[in-house]
Amino acid sequence: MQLAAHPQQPDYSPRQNDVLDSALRLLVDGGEKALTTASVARAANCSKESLYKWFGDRDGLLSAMIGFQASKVRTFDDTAETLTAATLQEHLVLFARDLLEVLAGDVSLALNRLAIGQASRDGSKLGSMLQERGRRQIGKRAGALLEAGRDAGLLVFDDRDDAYDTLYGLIVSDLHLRMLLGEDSGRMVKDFGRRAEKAVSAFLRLYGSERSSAQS
Amino acid sequence: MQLAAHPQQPDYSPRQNDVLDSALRLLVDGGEKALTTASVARAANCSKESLYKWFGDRDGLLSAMIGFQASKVRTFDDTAETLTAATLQEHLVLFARDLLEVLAGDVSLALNRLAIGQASRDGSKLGSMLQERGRRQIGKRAGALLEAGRDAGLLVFDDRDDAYDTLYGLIVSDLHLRMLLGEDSGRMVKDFGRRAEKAVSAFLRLYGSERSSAQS
DNA sequence: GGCGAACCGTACCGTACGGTACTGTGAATG
DNA sequence: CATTCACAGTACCGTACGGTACGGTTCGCC
Repeated sequence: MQLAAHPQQPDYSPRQNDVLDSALRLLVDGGEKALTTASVARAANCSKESLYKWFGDRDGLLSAMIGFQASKVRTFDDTAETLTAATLQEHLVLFARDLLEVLAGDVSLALNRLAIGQASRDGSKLGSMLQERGRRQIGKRAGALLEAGRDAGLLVFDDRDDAYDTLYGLIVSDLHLRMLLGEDSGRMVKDFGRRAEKAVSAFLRLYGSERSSAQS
Repeated sequence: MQLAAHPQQPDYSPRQNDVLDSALRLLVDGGEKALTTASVARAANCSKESLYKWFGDRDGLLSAMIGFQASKVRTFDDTAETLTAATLQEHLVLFARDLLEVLAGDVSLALNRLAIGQASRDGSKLGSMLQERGRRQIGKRAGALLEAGRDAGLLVFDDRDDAYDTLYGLIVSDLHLRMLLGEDSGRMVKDFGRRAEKAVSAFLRLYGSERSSAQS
């Protein structure tokens, strides 16, 4: 809550960023239980006292980790050219694959597990942070793409959020949850390409105009 | 894994079921942190020694809680009558609403949070249990419904699991994850009806035969 | 009545963690 | 050289938890 007023990341020093990196690593391959203040201090070669001076307390460290990671994931915008049916589909498939790969990432999974684990006790502060900086950010890219498609007469929808919700569901389904529950994600990564194509194909059948659905 | 050979729940005594009930309650409104052996013993009016005698250790208690809860959710089969386009849609919408309400349930959310929190350390034993007894069980109902729809010439699909995956994604999208992250679920429960109808409508547009899509 | 099994309540133990305080050290500043 | 600052390293404290041991009570059974 002490960082709520900050619109963007609180801009930690390079040293502190190193510490957050170590902490994320620790979290990724040890789970939350392994993320003790002592182990973070040891892994980052800093003192516990410094941790508390920089981040306040353990929860502050967790918040900082989420903010730090979110600041590293840049949502690049790629809607430059004018869209045709083919390029729209191409961009959608690209988006779908990117989305799946982000969700399947080690750090993303670990942070989502962390936030979900804390959701019952801290009033979902971490959860809303993750939601705000994670999905909503990547959703902007999809939203822009969808609206560009509509402006080009290739997509038909009233509510952009509804359309995005459908697209998201078609792409991800319960895959994210299954990975969060521990199902081996390595095995399914190779199918992301096919999965993305099928999802986009279904999405276009639902929201594509007649003009864009002129394919098998 | 020691329960993998057991087709159904290990059949605890009534007393032990009461204890598991208390433990679930405790977990629901306190999160995992509140689920200490001492607090379970206090809430259930039993001794810690009995807990350890009955369930082995804390992890055994957690496994027992999942198995117990799964044994209470009965997946009733409702494919009696012969399907028409209208009744198929009706059954699908019913399934969708049931699914959403199960996922939004207090106990379901708490157990999913618990299993996700443990996924990093215990080799996802709880996660696979939840997956096996939860989604796969409810998936049987949907699978039967889908195949009945195909047999009646109302649905067209090659792979049943693919079709179910699509249906699931259309219904749930990322709603489940958002609820797990702490987003207030009470606010969105009232929209389950509309959400179910829209998802089924989209699903029928994707997988329905010409005969079944003769509606606005 | 005597006996044993099951069990509650509680005290207890070892350990591990969050958080604090203290000492030492190296670098910058004057 | 003296002072100050930032920090590492470590020792320390209080607490809380998982797991165990034990005395006391109830209940069924011979």
